[in-house]
Amino acid sequence: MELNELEKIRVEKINAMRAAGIEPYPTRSEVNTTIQQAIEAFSQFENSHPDESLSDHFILGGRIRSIRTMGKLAFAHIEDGSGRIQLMLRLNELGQDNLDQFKNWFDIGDFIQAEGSLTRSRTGEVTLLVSAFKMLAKAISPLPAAKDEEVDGQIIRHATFSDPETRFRQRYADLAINEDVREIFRKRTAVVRSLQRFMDSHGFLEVETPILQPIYGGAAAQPFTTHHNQLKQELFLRISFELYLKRLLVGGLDRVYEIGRDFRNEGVSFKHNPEFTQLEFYWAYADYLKVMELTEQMVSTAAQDVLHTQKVQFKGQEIDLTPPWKRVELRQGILDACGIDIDQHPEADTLFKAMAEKGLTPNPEATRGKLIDALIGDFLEPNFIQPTFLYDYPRDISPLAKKKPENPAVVERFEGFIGGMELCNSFTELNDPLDQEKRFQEMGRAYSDNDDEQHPMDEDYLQAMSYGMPPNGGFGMGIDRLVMLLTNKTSIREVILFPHLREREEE
RNA sequence: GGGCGCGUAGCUCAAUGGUAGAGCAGUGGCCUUUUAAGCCAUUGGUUAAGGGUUCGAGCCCCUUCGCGCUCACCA
Repeated sequence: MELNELEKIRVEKINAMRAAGIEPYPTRSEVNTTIQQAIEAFSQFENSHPDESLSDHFILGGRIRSIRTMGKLAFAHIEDGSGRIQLMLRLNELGQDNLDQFKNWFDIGDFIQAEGSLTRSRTGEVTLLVSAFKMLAKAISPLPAAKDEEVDGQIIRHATFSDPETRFRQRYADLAINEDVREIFRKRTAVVRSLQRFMDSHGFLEVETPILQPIYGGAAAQPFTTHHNQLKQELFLRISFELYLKRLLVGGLDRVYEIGRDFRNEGVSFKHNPEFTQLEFYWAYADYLKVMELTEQMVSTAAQDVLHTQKVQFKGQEIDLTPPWKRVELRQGILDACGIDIDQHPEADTLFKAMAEKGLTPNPEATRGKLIDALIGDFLEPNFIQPTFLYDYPRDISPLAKKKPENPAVVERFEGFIGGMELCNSFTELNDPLDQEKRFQEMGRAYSDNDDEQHPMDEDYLQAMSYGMPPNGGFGMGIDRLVMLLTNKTSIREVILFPHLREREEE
């Protein structure tokens, strides 16, 4: 560990403490109260005993966030997971030696415990008048300087720790300093809990399926590959949960869901991280229309639970999540947005020409479905700010979805968009094993010139379906993007504790 | 992967091609009710790394690394 000058000074303080017989990293602490509990206890006490101090045997612990010393008096704030409280250290209570020790050896960032009586300082702040204190863990690296001022409940930040690279590489420091960052992740957990409660209360069973898979599937994405040494077996990190969850429907678990990590070996962007969290559920005897209704309920309930409102601020716009959400039929939506009627172009080549005439430059190799997908991305997705279901997708980009009875070129599928982002994807699941086999074969042909995106045939999945799979509606949603929406963050890295960053070159 | 931008003290940022600076943090001093504490003094730099042009480079050029934005990719 290379020490800079500030850190060397801290190490000298550690040595001085040990020389004085004080252990800067004691094995045990005597902390018995959280800061929040202490403040609440004092508030109650005050009601019946105005202008008195409360000298219960409170021992508080926390990290020093600020120090203000004067000649014979020092103030500090300590912070634990529950809140922040001011300490007052006076010569009268502590004596010269103890006060000097605090001034000489204690720094911002150190963890300490302190006991004493609770009172109000002259400015009216609840304060622990310290009678004894102890170092719990000396910090060597100084926390980046950040100062918050609270004015009428508004936090004004005077110095900051804001460089995104350093914040993400040293997320621990980011969290330690920036309370609003901690709040993002408290909300993230609250969102997940809300989704779990919602699914549980609708009779869904939360399950866990393999992350290491011999055959990947359920999405069109490049997988990460790995290897089992003893079994000499190539394995893939899952790109979706879909095929395993639907096997469970075959097994008689009618309503299942999983919240977990997917891994996709693709580009990184403000809305893509190589590993991301997904909620998928499969619902026997339902179809995509029922899933739409459940989706509206689920997302608006999450907003209500976490933010206590269904109107959220995102990128300077108010988004109203209250059901029902707008529904746009894919063909009509594209027709309205750019005048191209995809039904007039059953093959890729004429659709390509129609797009070229509109001045677009689509990929000439793209299938019809991929061209339509490009139209969605260009004309529809960015404009779906308010929650919108786009439904009825072309068959060839949806190999696991069921055809519409009245139009076999179209499948019963929808995607949900909010804030100009795709949030979720759902379909009435294909449960015809012979049709499913055909679709796998078609996908194999469509991508045969591109090994990376080839969709492998999953024989065992077909075997499962051959035993009979109930009709069902399936659903997948990016939790990271939902958290972005509910915390008004425009980068996925802000809502992932340890987002993927390139490895730094060591010299 | 392409384009544009950025990288300077622990943090946030300055610095026409001409002695690398400020605020905060730190250190020393004064101060017994402060809270962005204040006042005085002071330490701290391989200017991301490497190379080049130049009498002289943080600044101009090249290469590399990282980050951001954007495009491409992403059922």
